[in-house]
Amino acid sequence: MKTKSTTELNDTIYKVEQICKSNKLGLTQIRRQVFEIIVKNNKPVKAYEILDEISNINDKSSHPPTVYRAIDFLIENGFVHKLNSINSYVGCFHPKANKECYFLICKKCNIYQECCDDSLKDRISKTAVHHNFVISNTTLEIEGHCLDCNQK
Amino acid sequence: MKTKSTTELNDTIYKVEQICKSNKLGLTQIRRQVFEIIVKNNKPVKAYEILDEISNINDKSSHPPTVYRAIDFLIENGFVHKLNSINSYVGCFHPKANKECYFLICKKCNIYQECCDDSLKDRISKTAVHHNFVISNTTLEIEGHCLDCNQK
DNA sequence: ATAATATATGTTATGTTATAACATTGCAAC
DNA sequence: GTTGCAATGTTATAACATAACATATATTAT
Ligand SMILES: [Zn+2]
Ligand SMILES: [Zn+2]
Ligand SMILES: [Zn+2]
Ligand SMILES: [Zn+2]
Repeated sequence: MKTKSTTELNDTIYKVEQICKSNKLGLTQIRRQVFEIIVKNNKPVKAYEILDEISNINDKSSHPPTVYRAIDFLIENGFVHKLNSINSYVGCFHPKANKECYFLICKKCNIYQECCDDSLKDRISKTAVHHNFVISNTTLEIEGHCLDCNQK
Repeated sequence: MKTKSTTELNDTIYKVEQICKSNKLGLTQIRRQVFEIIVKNNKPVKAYEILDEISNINDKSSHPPTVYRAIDFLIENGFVHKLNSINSYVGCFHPKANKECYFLICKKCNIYQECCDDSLKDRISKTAVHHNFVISNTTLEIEGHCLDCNQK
């Protein structure tokens, strides 16, 4: 799993800014700060880690609701995902691409990757249909070891 | 999604007893109690709900570690699964069948169902291989509405 | 049987993750 | 300028989970 370049990270932030502008979504200072922290970390980040970073940046201690509200906004708009298996948050690298996002998470180096194959989505859809089930959201988190970590 | 019959629930408990016997796994009183609570609820159960029930059954208040240890034992041996998306625990209805278990969870009636299609497993494997990723465990939790709830 | 060992449980305290509830601020519309 | 609304600040607490150490119970070796 290759880690993302600074350019890719900045592009993602830029893309989200544009989406917010054209959709009149209030990307306020805190929301933007939280998003940048998540994206630039480039690994799954914990809410209280974000809280610490926010407190540092703004040179005064913030409180949990501040961070969780920003996260909620970012998730609602598809800019950030929560990884339920590790209670952490990651940036989406194709926001508004209208995909469900699935994840590979390396337990060793903590790098993650979105893996939103259509074939996977289709297979999940078929399973749901087969069970007469209407999907509202899907959590697919594949934990294991990436190539690099597996070779060591 | 049909809810399971008493017979099915009892069969599951019996099966686990047999597995424990033949594998010399200590299905102690508390572990058995916790397993029965999870299975007989027949819905995703929260750790602190289990704690309450255990306290009632044994007529004295128990503590979180008691329940979490029992849950750990049951998960390690494949008798119980954790649903990460809702911090809840469910019984496995094909213990030791050597499958990864995937789940459909109805947000309305809270019924769940295992849906461990091989085709789904294959599709996930292929995705992992494609990314040079070695899977250690997979979380697949599909939330939405079951047939009954969708028709209402 | 007794001691040594390992396994399981009890108990207290605390760590981690997340939300409720209500007050305050900033800004736009009327 | 006051009404309305969205966002943030603040305090407190709820919900979920584990660390650390003491005690009890079961196995096993002598
Ligand atoms: Zn995404
Ligand atoms: Zn790795
Ligand atoms: Zn199962
Ligand atoms: Zn339902």
